[in-house]
Amino acid sequence: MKAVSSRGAKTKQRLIETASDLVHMKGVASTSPDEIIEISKTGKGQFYYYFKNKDDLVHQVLETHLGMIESGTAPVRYDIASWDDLERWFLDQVELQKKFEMTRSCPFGTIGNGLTGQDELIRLDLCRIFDAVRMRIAAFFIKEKAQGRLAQEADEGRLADYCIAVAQGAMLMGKIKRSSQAVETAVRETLAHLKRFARSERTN
Amino acid sequence: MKAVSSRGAKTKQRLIETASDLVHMKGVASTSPDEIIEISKTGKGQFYYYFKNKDDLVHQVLETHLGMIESGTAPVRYDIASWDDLERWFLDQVELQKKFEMTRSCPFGTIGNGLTGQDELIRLDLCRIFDAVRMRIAAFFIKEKAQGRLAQEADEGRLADYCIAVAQGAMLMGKIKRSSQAVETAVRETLAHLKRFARSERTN
Amino acid sequence: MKAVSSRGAKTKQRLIETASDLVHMKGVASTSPDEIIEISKTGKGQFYYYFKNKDDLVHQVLETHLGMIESGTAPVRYDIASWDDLERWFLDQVELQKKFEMTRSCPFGTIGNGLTGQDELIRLDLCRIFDAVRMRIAAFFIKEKAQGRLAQEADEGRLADYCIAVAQGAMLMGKIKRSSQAVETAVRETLAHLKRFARSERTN
Amino acid sequence: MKAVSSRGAKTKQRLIETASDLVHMKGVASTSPDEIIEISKTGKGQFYYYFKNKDDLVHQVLETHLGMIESGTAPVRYDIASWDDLERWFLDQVELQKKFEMTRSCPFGTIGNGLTGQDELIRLDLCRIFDAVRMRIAAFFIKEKAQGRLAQEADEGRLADYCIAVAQGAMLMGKIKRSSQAVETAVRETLAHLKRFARSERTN
DNA sequence: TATGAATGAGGCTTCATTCAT
DNA sequence: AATGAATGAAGCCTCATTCAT
Repeated sequence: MKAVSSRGAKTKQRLIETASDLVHMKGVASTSPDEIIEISKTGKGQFYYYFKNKDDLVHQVLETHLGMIESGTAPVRYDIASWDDLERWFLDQVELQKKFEMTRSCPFGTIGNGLTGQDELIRLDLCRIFDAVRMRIAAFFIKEKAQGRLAQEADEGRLADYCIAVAQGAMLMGKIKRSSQAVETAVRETLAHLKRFARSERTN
Repeated sequence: MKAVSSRGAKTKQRLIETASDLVHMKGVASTSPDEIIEISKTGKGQFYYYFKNKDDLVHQVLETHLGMIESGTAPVRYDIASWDDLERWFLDQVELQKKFEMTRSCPFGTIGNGLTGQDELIRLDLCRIFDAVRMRIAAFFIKEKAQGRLAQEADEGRLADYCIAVAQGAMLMGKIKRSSQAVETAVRETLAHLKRFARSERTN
Repeated sequence: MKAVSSRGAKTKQRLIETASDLVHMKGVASTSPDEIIEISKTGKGQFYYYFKNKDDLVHQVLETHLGMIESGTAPVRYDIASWDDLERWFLDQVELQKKFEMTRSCPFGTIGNGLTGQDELIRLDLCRIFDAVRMRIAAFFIKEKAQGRLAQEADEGRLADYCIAVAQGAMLMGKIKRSSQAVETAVRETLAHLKRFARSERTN
Repeated sequence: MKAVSSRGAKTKQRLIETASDLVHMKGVASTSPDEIIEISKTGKGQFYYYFKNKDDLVHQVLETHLGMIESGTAPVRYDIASWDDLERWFLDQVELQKKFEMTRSCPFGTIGNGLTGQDELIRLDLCRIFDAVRMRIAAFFIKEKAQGRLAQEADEGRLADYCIAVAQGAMLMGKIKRSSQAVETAVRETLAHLKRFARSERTN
């Protein structure tokens, strides 16, 4: 029984992984169930056995991503406890992009950009993911401020939003230019800006 | 003579405008020639009379955009001569987004995000557009520095890249969240960062 | 299991048979997938489920023909063991033409004539078919010569080529003239020519 | 006035020549007015100014060919006064094929093979052309017989039909095999057959 | 759970033709 | 005699989904 369900789980996982990759590469609209099925070497019926439809698959892909973010198993490390960690969060994303030779942007940004207004549920999935990320970044700033290492006037939530926006924009530009140069530049400027709020530990 | 060419030009313009709008709304992949044809109330054959194929249409849409940027007739004002103009450049984009009730991102970012690697020409069109924008922003910084109103250590090109990345990322997040809040936040932080490089005019 | 595959096989067979007939009637270029689909009363998607594209269909039609030639189930009998059989081979083709009221030529010649240089694979399929036919005719001459019933100076392969050329040309002219007269004439002349090489059986 | 009409005639001639070439290369069905127009660098309207429709164009192409046959300006020489001329008639056709690297068959056979039953007029044009050829060949045999140089039992018309069929079939096979070998073989056999009817001049 | 056959709408493009100038 | 814009049907193919086993 367990064996049976795990065999099934494997098929489903295979579909999700393949879909995740294709969607990252080409966006939702340009990825067809047929292609996912073919590449993952799955029977056609399996797709609609595990997923209500294409949108449901994307939903589950995003759920999986969210799970990975929360469990710390994502390719980008979202646990930010220091300025170095924050820098690493930026750089992990650039690294990932480089691994794909700058042909892809962020999977979430890519999916988000393809939203057409007919896919409210997907949009909400993305919001949840970006909220999770935002929370992790903001939490770091909150902690820093609590410890007097961040200027009082810094708004932790705003700074987190700012970080995410820069990361998304930088990766998008990286894909368009097929170059990591502007990406790294933007990250550097952003870190410089953020560090202005940093205070050397309690000088009071 | 003029009348003849303007009759045709009108049809072509109608196609380009319709396509531009649909592509901005849904991305290239989700926009079909058939839809463009139907909405623009054009005979089917006209599409392929004016455009070699769908990609060529997108190419011509982008050429049109570039022309508008260069002639100053685009909905976003790209002529930046002051810090206020720079702020206005950011805000024009946010305003445009708001006009579409935060359901769209930047048209160029949207097209760029949908790139699949089979559309190198489109990518290059986008590069040209972003270069044009970058040049206009960088030119402002260069001028400021020349007049001693910008810190010597500021790298004008890098700052321009940074501006563009933030604008793109902010608009993308705006579309995903369907809210202009984080967008405006990111813009504010960015302007704050940039202004740190500003110097009060030399008093000699 | 068998049932499953035979259900699919039936659809595919229906498509191939319909296609084979239409292509024989009008040539490849004038036969559209849509027409094949409609006449065979098949769902649109099935065509491309069974065939990669139109060319692949033609390829499979030809494979089917080759199979029928090799298994002796073709409407023309290709097993030639006597002069009567050779005559019958010619006449079978004329008969087939007459059944279609002289509106069609040979299916292979028809497909061959429509070749445009973009369809090398189809051309090779045709070569294989004509080689198979050639071999069967040549084999007869070889056997005859081995038994001393054919002049030593007769070149069996050349004679086979000559037979095929005449058959093709005769059928083509039959279609153009919509008359079997010239066809039969050409066949008669050809047989007369060939029989000049025949020798009464060795009497030792 | 004369100048005007000859300018027009030039355009029409250009269309006919281009069409003739394309149709020879790819058959009627695969040749579109658009392509003819583009290659001949003619305005679209001109096509339907000079020709009622595509079929009419083909008709006029064939008329032109017939004219050339009758005036002796065709690339194949149809004036046959000797056995050598007859051989040359065969070989001219093979030469023409070779000039196209064995990628084309006879233009008339190609058009004839593409007949679909909706083009009776074209078929009749072809019949007239083949009749003209047949007459020229038959006339030679008649003359030979009249001069006692051809066996009395030879049927001149039948032999002409036989020649045409062989030529057509040989060229078709040449195109399919992309080789002139079988073509030349068939021609040789045919000439050998025909010469059997030849008599050394009046020996009685 | 798994397979692959079936469906029909739609996507991109070319075709043959006509029209306005 | 000439141009090029306009039209709509059709051609080839993919899509997302459902069904039967």
